[in-house]
Amino acid sequence: MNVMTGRRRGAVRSEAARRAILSATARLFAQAGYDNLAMERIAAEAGVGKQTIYRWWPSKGELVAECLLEGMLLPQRFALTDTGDLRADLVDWIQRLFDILSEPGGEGLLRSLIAAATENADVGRRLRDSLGGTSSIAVRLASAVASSQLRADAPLQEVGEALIGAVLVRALGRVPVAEGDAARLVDAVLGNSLGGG
Amino acid sequence: MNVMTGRRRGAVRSEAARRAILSATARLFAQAGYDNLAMERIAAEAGVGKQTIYRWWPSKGELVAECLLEGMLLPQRFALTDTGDLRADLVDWIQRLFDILSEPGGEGLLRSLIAAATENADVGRRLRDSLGGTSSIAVRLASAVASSQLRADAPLQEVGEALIGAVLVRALGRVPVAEGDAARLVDAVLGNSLGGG
Amino acid sequence: MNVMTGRRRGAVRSEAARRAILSATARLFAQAGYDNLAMERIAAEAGVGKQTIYRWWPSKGELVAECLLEGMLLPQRFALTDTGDLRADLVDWIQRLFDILSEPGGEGLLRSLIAAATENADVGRRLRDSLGGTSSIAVRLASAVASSQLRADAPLQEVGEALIGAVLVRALGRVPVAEGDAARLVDAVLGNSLGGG
Amino acid sequence: MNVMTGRRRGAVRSEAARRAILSATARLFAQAGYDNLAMERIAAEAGVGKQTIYRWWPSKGELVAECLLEGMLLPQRFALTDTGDLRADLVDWIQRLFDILSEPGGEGLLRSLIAAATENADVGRRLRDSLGGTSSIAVRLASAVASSQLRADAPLQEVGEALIGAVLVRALGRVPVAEGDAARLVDAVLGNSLGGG
DNA sequence: CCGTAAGCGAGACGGTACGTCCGGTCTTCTC
DNA sequence: GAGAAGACCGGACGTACCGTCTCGCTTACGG
Repeated sequence: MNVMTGRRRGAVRSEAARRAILSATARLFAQAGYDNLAMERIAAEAGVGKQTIYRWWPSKGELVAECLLEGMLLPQRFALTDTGDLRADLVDWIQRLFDILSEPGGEGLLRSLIAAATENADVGRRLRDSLGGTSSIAVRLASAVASSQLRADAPLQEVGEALIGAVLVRALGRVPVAEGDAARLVDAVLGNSLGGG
Repeated sequence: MNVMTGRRRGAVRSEAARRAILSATARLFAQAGYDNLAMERIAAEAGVGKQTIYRWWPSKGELVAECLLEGMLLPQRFALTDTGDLRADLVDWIQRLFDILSEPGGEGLLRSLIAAATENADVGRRLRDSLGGTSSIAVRLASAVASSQLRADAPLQEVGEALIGAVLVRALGRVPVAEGDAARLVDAVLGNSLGGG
Repeated sequence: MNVMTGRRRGAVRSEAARRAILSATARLFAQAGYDNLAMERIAAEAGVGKQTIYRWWPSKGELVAECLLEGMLLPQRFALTDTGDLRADLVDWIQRLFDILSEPGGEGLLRSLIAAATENADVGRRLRDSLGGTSSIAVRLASAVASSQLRADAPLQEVGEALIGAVLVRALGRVPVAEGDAARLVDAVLGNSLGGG
Repeated sequence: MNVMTGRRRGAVRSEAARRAILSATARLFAQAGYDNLAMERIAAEAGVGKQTIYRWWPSKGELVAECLLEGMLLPQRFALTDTGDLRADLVDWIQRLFDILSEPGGEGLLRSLIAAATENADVGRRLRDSLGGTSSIAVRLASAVASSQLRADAPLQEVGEALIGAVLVRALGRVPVAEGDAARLVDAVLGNSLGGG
């Protein structure tokens, strides 16, 4: 019956161009970082007219955001596992983030993402979600509540933000990561820090 | 006898120019943000030759770092007080940071500082120190340890990083701040989150 | 029986589209001049796909040439009359050309036509013919020969070219037209300039 | 005493850059013609930043005008000689112009100059003056008046414009030049065309 | 108190990238 | 198969800044 067709005319968006642009963006982002990423170079690298980029993405930020969403900028190893032991799972996850900081170029990668996030709200949100899998961390903490490893009224969102935030602060402050830092951070936040008083 | 003088010759650095440059930088930073801050505009605004800037600061980052250090970019209200009640002091401090996010333009200000930090290590370190009063937080936590509000082996650095980091994550993710968030965050990090088991 | 039909198949060329394109071209030409005339704008203004233009005209020049031929660019008042008095007829004709130069926008119009002529041979030829009514001037001069106002061996073509050329030079040189210039030009070319010796 | 110094500050204009730009312009103009002359290519060819061009010339037209003035676009062989025989001198001069039309690429050269003239008033005036040496033709005609080869009240300006104009019309109309055309044109304009009537 | 070495304002310079406009071609769908 | 729509690659536009380099001062030692 084709009700509500909304009929469009003219050629349809080229998927080939879209993929070429995104992968050129990812490639150049990894090489040069967000601030040195030039639209002109992306277009050249992708074999595409600049207009084809501007037609679909309003800014560099949006372009990077989409790359991030497609998992082209970060290794896909940040999912939180659920072994039943909350502390171990969190330490493992934070450790993987710290590992990136220690890799050559990894610190720059993370800082570049932060730079992108300052310009683009989507990247900002996605940085929060994508590193922790948004869901991923929320789900894991909820599961911990269920198994009463966490109190029912524990501020799940704040715990997640504090953990990720600590990683960002490390990246921005160029603080080298030492053995055991991940564990110390998780302990700090999960909080057996209070004394007996 | 002035041995070892090695005296320079020629005119001495102009303090007037230095102050004009820094205040032009601060003014334009507040107006336009870090990314839209142009050396050329700073020079024009300050009534100064570009060379005079480059003679004393190697880059935009250093210039902003010095502004930050001189307290020209952020309101100077981040010192941690010590009322004897650690939790109250921390909540008060975090609340003041959150207040900035809520002010009009305040979120942009903080994001601009983060952007500067991604480019310049000094800004990165100073952001960490300046928000937390550098030592300020470490001193306060140490005092808490002394009064045994905190365990002796509490990971002081990690607690500080987590708190500041959470604020940054909020700024990047454009998360609006709600009543009670500061308290929830502090509780999360000070960590009475663990359940009874 | 329609022998020799050779009938094409499919839709026939749309006369509506053709007219819309030509009149959009004429309208935009008058507004913006030849150099600022954009195929894309013509198509939009005419409510026509770009391909429809390119299917029938190989270039902007041809398009303008056809407009010129259809009399859509210039007022149709350049025919040479034949009152029996050659000098009077020529002065009248040149005066009408000079009048265009004096009208607001008229100088730009003529210069735009010249610009088109530099790019497109058809326009060049047509400009020569259209201003001089092609044949119009040749016919008039021939008539003058017949009535022995002109010698039999007078170089008719050269006289025509010199008259039209003088108008073009005026347009290109932005020389304001003064009272009596038309007469002086005709006299110069018809040539009672030689002295007594 | 140095009255009226008018003190300028900052580095002085680079003569090297100026010459590089002009000669690149002339080179590319000859190769590609006015319409295909790209500021970007001029800058590249001259080894100069685009801004350095735009700083001193507001448009392509002005740039070409200055080249023309410096004699970099046209062979410098258009001066009118004065052998005492006006007709012979004019025929010789027109013939040299026609020769350009006959050379390979010469027609394009002249048409390119006309195209430049439609965009830029200076070029227009200079085309009128430079081909005839403005002065050059006026001087020659005045000299003819003195030797009473021309009447005292002969319309000198109109004669000059008609001659040059005829050349332009030939260029625009792509009319091939034939033997004897120059003489015929000069005769037409000097005008022993009037019959006995 | 003169010479020389800086500092300073101004601003020209070679470059890179920006975001826009348009050229001419190709693709999709409708009439 | 013509036509409206519009995406595509590419090239040029004119502008904004970058960081470096003269200029013609002015300032402040040091011989």
